[in-house]
This record gives sequence, structure tokens and C-alpha cells, in this order.
Amino acid sequence: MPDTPETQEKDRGKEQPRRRQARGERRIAQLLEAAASVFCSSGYAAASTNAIAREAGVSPGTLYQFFPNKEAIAIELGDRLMHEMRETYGAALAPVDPATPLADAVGAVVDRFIAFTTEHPVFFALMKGPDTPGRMAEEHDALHSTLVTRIEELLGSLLPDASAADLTRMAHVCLGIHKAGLELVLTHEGAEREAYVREVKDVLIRYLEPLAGARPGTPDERSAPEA
Amino acid sequence: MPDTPETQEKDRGKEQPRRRQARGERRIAQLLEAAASVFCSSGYAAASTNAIAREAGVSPGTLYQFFPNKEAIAIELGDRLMHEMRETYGAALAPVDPATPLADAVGAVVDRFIAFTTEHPVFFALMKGPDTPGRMAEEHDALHSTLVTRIEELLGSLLPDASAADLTRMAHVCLGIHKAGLELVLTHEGAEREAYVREVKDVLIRYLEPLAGARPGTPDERSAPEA
DNA sequence: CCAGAATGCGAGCGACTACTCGCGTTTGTC
DNA sequence: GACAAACGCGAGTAGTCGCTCGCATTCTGG
Repeated sequence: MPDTPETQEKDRGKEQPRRRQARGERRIAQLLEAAASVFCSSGYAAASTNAIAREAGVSPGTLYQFFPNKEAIAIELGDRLMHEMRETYGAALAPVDPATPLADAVGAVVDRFIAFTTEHPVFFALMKGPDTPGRMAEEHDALHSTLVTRIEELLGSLLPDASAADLTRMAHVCLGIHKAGLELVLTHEGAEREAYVREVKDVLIRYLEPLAGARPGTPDERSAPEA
Repeated sequence: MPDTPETQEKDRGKEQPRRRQARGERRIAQLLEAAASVFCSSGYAAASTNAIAREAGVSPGTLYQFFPNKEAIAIELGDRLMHEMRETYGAALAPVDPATPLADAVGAVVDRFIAFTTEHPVFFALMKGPDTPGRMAEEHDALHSTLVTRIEELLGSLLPDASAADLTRMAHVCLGIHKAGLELVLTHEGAEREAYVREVKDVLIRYLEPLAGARPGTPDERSAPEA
């Protein structure tokens, strides 16, 4: 009889999450926190599961009680980060109000993403490295595509005559600038970090402003260089 | 008697390059080429010495006849790349003629670096990864510092009133933009690649142009967007 | 209170790594 | 042609990695 409840359970839910006690949930959170720390300082590939377990103060066997393999740790971490990002900054991904001045729109988006990344440095660490595993890269690509599409929409409202290829290219350039800026911002602290944030915004605004032409807004309000 | 010629040889020249036959030099070039290919597709850390030897069509033992360890392969590769870059594009690092229009100066430098990187993709691969070994990172930092200094000099001639901190920050931003642009350029081919090159130049020119103020040159000659 | 599940441990397994060693082959030199 | 040095090989070494397994402990539903 192949239809015993056990068999059905194993066949139906591909990876039915076994019943967890409160203790287990705490361990999972603890392990993910440790993994974030280790990933952040070593990158994904160089991070060893034994090191993660040690950082969390548990044995390797305990780690594998809650995660089937190393990749699953990164995936779960990525899922939680994505979820929190969508929950906290979902508005930053929404189509922008065409009445908003360009400088304000760019500034707001950059501020939000920089705030999220400085609070969760592991997010950048996992996205940067070329050593991220299969499903992780997929998630990254998905986020990347989402952002490119949003930027394309914004640019399309500014440049109705531009071709789709041009819009896509410009969107990729904007994302590239933002990513390079993130790296610079994260390597500085305090006032210097603030200065870099302003600089990144200026780069984006000056790149996009000539394209906007005669638009409503206050183009002179952009932050001026100290010189 | 510790002063036998053999002892002196071992003590004096730290790693006296043993006498090579023409065959050996060929093998070294062959191994470096194979290493470049493997580093390029896997990054430094993920590249295995056995894979490099296999790619070169030799045994692991042969590889270690010419290189003391894995790091030495990357270092020798880096040294040869640096040497070739300085030899070929040394002029691009020299102080710019203040009479050159900004757009031309930026365009020339970007063109040269992009040409070098597309011809030697392993250069970018080794510089990008966070997994590069000790001396490799030092070389990268040295090149980075050199470039920052050159850009600071250029910016200083444009903005005599700016503070040193501001100049350094702007130089880092310029380098970051260039690096991000390189990544975009390398992931495209043909006409699309050309379009990205133009875009990167525009980003830099529009970032720097407002700072130059009323300068001689032909500011309207910069490439216009297709829109 | 007690059976069974969830949790926890850490020695250990197989696979992979950078790297070595002993021995045979090729090459330059006198 | 002989001798030494350079070249070439590939099985083998020690170490690390992700991951497993058997067994002890703690929790929880009935």
C-alpha cells in the first residue's frame, strides 16, 4: 500500500517544515545572525559551515538539524532580507509621482537603499561576490530586473521619445552608479559617509538632469559642491 | 664554514631564479595563459592549481617546478599585466595638458583603460574579487592610489579652491564610476558595448563639467543622447 | 508521568585542496 | 658521448571542507 499517510507526507510537501519548538526557532535566528556575520567578513564561498556553527556557539550537527546544506542558509538569509526590504521600503520601488522634482526622487530612493544596506551589510556582501550559489544569484537577478524595470518606467516618463534599448541602457547605468556609490559609502563613516552620499546623488542627478529638459521642479535646489 | 658559495647563494638572493631553458620560459608563458583563463572564469580563490595545470596540459608537479605556490602565479600574472599596462598606456597616467578640453581628456583616458581591460579580461577579474591574496591586494591598492592621485591632480587644476579632502572624494567617485562602467561595458558586445562606453563618458563628463565652470574648450561637443 | 519527537553533540566520512617527492626524460656543455 | 642540470610526471601527503550518524538530552501532547 503506497498510500500510507507517511508516504503521502513525503511525496506531497516537498520539504515539509518539521514541527519546530520555540527553542528551534531561536536557534535558527541565532544561526542566521552568525551566518550574516561570517558571510559579511569572509564572503559566501570562504565562509565555512563549521565557522558559522562556532560563531553561533553550537555544533556542526546542530546547524544541519535546521538547514539541509550551506546554500540553504544563504537562501533563507536572502529571503528574510528581501522580505524585510519589500516590507520596509516597498514604497521606494513604486512608480514615482511625475510631479516630484527629479532631485527629490533620486535623493529619496538613494537614501532609502543606503539606509537599508548600512543596516544590513550582509545584503551587499551576498550580492557583490561572484561566489554566490545558484538560487541566490537568481534572487539577485530578480531584484536587479525589478529595479531596472522601475528605473525604465521613471526614465520613460521623462523621455517619451527614447527607444526601449536606450532606456534599458540608462537604467543599467543608473544602477551601476548606485552600486559603485554604495561601495564607497560603506567604506566611510560619519561626516565623510554623508559627503559620499551627497556625491552619489549628484552624479545621478547630473547624469539624468540634461535628459529631463524643461520640466517642473526646482532644478537649482540640488546640493552644491563645497568648492 | 657557513660561507660556502652554496650557502651564500641561498642566503643572498632570496629567491634566485634558477637557470631556465627556452622550454621552461615557454612553459611559464603557457601556464600563465592557462591561469589567466581559469582565473577569468572562476576567480582566484575558486581556481585550483590542478585545473590550471590541466588547462595548460601539464601535470601538477610541472606547475610547481616554475611557481612556488598558487599566489605566486597570480602575482607574476599581475606583474606582467602591470608592466604591459605601464608600457602601453603610461601616457594615460601622465598629468594632462590643462589646455585639453575636459570631454577629450576624459574620453581618452576611459578609452585607453577600456581597451586594455577588454584585451586582458583577467586584469579586471583579479582586481574585482575580494578573494585576491595578500601581495595581489597590495598591487591593486598601489594602482588605485596612483590613479586617485592622478585624478586629484587633474581636479586640482580645475578647482584650485577645493580642499584636499574634497578632491580625494571626487577622485574616488570618478574611479568608482569608471569601475562600474567597466563592468557594464564588459558584459556587452559590439554596438551595445560602444553605446555603454559613450554612456560612461557622459556620466563622468556631466559629473565633472559643472565643477570646471568657465573653461576653454568645446563643452557642446560632448556626445548627445539619442533621444 | 511517560512515549515520542525535537534538539544537541562531536567524532568521523568522503571529496577536494595546495603542494611534494622520487624517478625517468630531455637538453645544454665540455 | 658523458655528465649535470633542467624538465616532466602523477601518485601521494596533510589539511580543510561540507556534511552525516549514532547517541544523549530536553521538551511536549495525551
